[in-house]
Amino acid sequence: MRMSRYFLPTLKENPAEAQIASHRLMLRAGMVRQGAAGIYSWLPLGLRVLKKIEQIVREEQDRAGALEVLMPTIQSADLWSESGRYDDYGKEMLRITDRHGREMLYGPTNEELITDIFRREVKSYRDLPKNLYHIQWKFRDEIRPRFGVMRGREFLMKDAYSFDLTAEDGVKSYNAMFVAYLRTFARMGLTAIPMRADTGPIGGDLSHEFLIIAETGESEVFFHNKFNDMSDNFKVSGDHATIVAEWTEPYAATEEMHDEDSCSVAEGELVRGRGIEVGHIFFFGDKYSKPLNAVVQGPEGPPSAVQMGSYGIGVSRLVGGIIEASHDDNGIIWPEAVAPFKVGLMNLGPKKEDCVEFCDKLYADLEAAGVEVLYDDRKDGAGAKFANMDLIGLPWQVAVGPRGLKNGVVEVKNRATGEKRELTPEAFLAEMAA
RNA sequence: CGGGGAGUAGCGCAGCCUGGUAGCGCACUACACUGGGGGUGUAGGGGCCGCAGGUUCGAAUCCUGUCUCUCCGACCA
Repeated sequence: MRMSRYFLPTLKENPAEAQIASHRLMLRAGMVRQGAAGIYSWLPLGLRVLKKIEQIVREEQDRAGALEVLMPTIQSADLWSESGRYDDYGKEMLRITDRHGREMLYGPTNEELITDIFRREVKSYRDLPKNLYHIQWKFRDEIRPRFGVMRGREFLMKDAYSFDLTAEDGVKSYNAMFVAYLRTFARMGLTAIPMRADTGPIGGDLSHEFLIIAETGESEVFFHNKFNDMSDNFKVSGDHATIVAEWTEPYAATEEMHDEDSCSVAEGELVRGRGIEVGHIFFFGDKYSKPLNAVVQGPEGPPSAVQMGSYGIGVSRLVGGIIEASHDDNGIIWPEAVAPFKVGLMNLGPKKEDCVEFCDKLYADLEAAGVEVLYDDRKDGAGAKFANMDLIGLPWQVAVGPRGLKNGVVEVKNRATGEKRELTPEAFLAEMAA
């Protein structure tokens, strides 16, 4: 993509309303713009990141055997009355009345709707297990939205729902999702630690939150330093139960769940940090299937309510979360897997014909090799280009100027490490295409 | 929802107390110079001073109401 044709409204100064790094950087890097409190428009650069994260989530859900569906954002209040949550959910739920006076709502979650879909169609244990998910916008009318997309009112969430005949099978489905989550966050270059969690309003008795570690995290967390190692050398093998056991064995707790007295981790091994919740999984048995009468015929005859779990990932929150975990004073540092572009190509001699030609060719070659590249072909000064490129945080920067051109080399910088090397364009191309 | 702060150009802000031609920096446009870390100069464009009402000869400024944004707390993917 040529920057001269792109829509990338970057800001030199910090917008007054943005307090934390990710919010500030997302506004400055031209990723999002606020519409109303906690509601954002996604501009091209931000949308690319959102889509990448969404796709990783999708691939890992598919790999785990979940099936993608798409449920609407607007739901009828009837179902929620049936489950009893229409009154319980309170003011967080955005309620809407249609022209006929029917009560509707903008879905904050989808347990009721998915259970309804399931119960209409599935009557036999032979059709189990099933796990259905979708990636859809949700709305929760937070009392106080803040931190940009990290706690917006409208947010993109992946939510999956598992259906099993027995609690034992239900736990298997839970474990499969647990492992899928580990893989998902690892692919995004995050250290995500599963922590035993309170089940809150969703209910149930088995639940884990996944938190990514970042200095600016919202809640204080305590965990065994083994996790750093497990995350750095991420590998999962064996059956799901074994993996889950492995990842739940070391101590890890959020502020609310942490108890100094019962915490047996040695002082030197306990890490005290801050975390951002990016995923939450629950196994809640028949909490919704019973009131909503989602039953299947069992092998022995009598029908029984299905055993369910639900599994959320905050997709839009992850965009902010990743930035919180990965940035410096100059801007964002994207992990390659979610970077909007892999390479940022800068023409430092935009008025020199040979330099333009050289850059145009390198750009075309990169594109032809399937490398995602953002090409700064504008007539700005070099300083502005460097600063802008650091701000938007593409993993690889390649500067082409008259200086290097004389020797037939380009200067390549790794955004994360700051390491700079001079390479021939051929060598650079080969490295990027690999 | 309780307690603070703020709405003036795309962004960051001054002006308000003490009413009288709406300003500054960045960004934007044109031209020239510059050209490896947000460069320099000259000349420009851009405002229902959040909205409504009131006081006044006259309101960005004073008064009343209202909407919005934001920070701290309780709640949440």
